[in-house]
Amino acid sequence: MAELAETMAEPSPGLVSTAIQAITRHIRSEGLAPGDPLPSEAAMTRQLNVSRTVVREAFRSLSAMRLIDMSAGRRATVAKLDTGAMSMVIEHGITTQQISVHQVYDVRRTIEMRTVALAALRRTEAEAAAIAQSAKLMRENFQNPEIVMEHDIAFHEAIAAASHNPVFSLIVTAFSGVTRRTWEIGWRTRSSNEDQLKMIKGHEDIADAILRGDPRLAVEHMAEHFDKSVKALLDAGIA
Amino acid sequence: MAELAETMAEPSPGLVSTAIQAITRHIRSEGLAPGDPLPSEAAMTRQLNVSRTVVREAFRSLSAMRLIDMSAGRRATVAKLDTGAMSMVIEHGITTQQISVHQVYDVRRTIEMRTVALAALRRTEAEAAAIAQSAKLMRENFQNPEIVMEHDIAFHEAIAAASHNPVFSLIVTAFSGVTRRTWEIGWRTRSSNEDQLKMIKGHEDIADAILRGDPRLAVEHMAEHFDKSVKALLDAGIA
DNA sequence: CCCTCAAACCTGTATGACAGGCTGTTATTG
DNA sequence: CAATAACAGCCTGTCATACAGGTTTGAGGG
Repeated sequence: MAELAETMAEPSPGLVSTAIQAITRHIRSEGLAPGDPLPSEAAMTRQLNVSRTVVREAFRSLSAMRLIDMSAGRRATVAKLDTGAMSMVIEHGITTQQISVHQVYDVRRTIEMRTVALAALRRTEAEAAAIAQSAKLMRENFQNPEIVMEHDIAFHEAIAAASHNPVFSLIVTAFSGVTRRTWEIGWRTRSSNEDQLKMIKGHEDIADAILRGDPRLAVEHMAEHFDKSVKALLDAGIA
Repeated sequence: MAELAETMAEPSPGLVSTAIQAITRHIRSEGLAPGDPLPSEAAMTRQLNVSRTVVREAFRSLSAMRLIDMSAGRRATVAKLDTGAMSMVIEHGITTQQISVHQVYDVRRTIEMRTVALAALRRTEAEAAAIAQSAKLMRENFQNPEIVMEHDIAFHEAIAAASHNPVFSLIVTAFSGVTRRTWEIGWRTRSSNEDQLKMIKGHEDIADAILRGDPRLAVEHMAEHFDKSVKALLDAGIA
C-alpha cells in the first residue's frame, strides 16, 4: 500500500502535498465531524511511509487554513468552519495591491444586500436583539471611534449570522479585517458629528427593519448605508 | 532584536505562528509584489532566532494558503492571488456537513447576479467572445456530460473575470469544486435531452445579453438559470 | 468508590545530515 | 574574443534523532 502511494505520486508536487491530500481524504472517507480526532503524526508517518517532518508540515498546513485544530499533547481534531484562511487571502490581495478596497466594498455590498434580506426573513428574536444591541452600542460610544468600529463589525457579522447561511458569515467575517484597516478613514471623512450620528442612525434603521421582518426596507437602508460608505472612502482617495 | 521578538512573543500561540506573522509583515513592510523573492529559510532562521524546523513550517503554511510559491532550489516568492485556500475551506465545510450545497448555491446566485451585470457593463470584446465560446462548446458537446460541465464552469468563471473584480473571481472559482461534485446530479435530473438543451440555451441567452451589454436582461437570464438549477438539485434530494 | 500519581503517548522545537535543484562564475575550448 | 561547459555555492526537500513539556489513562492506594 505504501509503495502503491509512492509509485502513484505525481512527479513534482512533493510528499507534503500528498500527505495533505491523504489527511483530507481521511476526513472525508471516515466522515469525521468537527471535534473528531485525527490519526497521530506517528500513525500517519507509518501509514504514508514518510518522515515525521513531512507529516508535520502537512498537519501544520491544514492548521494554518483552520481546517484542523492542533495543540500540544493532544491529537489534531477536525475544525469548525473558520474564516481564518479566507481573511489571510483577502489581506494578502490587499497588501500586494492585487485587489483594491473599493473592490472589496463592491463585493460586501453585493453580499450584504442579500444577508440583510435573509436576516429580515429568518432572524430569531435573539438575533434581532443582538443586531439592535450592536447599533445601540455604536450610538452610546459614538465619541470613541475604535469602539464604534468594533460594534459596526459585530453588527454586520450578526446580520450575516441571522441569514442562517454560514457561507455568508464566512465571507462577511473574512472582510472584517479590511474594514478594520479602512474604517477610521471613512469615519474621519464624515467630518461633523452630525454626519457620524446620521450614519449610526442608518444602522438603527437597518436593525429596525430586520426586527420588523421587512426585507425590502432592510435592503433599502443597507444600500443607502453602503453607498454613503463607499462615497466616504472615495472622497478620502481610497481607490 | 532577536531577544526582543522572543520576549514579546505571546504565551501560547507557538513559534510557528510568530514566524508566519513575521513573514507576512515582511511582505507588507517591504511592499513586495507577486513574484518578488522572500528571504531564504536560513536568513529567517537567523532573524527570528528559531530553528529551521519552525521557519519551514511557517513557509509551508503560507504555501498551503497559496500566499507564497515554493519550489526546490529557488527561494520562495510572493504568489499571485489564488483561490486554493478558499476552495479548501468550502470543501471542508461541505465534507464535514457544516454547510450544504443548497447554501452554496444561494451564495453563488447572489454573487453571480452581480458578476453577470458587471460583465454586461464592463466586458471587453475578447471576454464576451470567451463567454460565448464556452456556451457554444457546451452545446457542441452536449452528449458528453463531463465536458459540458467543464465548459459550464469555465463559463461562470469567465463571467466573473469579465466583471473586472478579482474578488468575485476568487469566490466564484472557489465554488467550482462544489459544482464539480454536484453537477452530474443536476444534469441527470434534467431527464430529457430537451431539458438539457434548454439549459444550454439559457447559457447562450446570458452570453448574448452580455455581448449586447444589457445588464438587466443578463441578470434576468442568470436568475432563471439559477432557479432552475436549484430546483433540479432539490428534486434530486440535495439539501 | 474515589483520589493520586506515574507511565505512556503526543505534540513542539532543535540539530545535524544529505540529496538534488538552481544560478552565477570561472575555466576551457573553438 | 566569444561561446560553452564544468563547478562551486546557495537553496530547498526529506530524513533521523533527541528532548522538553502537555495530556490521557489506568494502576494502585486510601
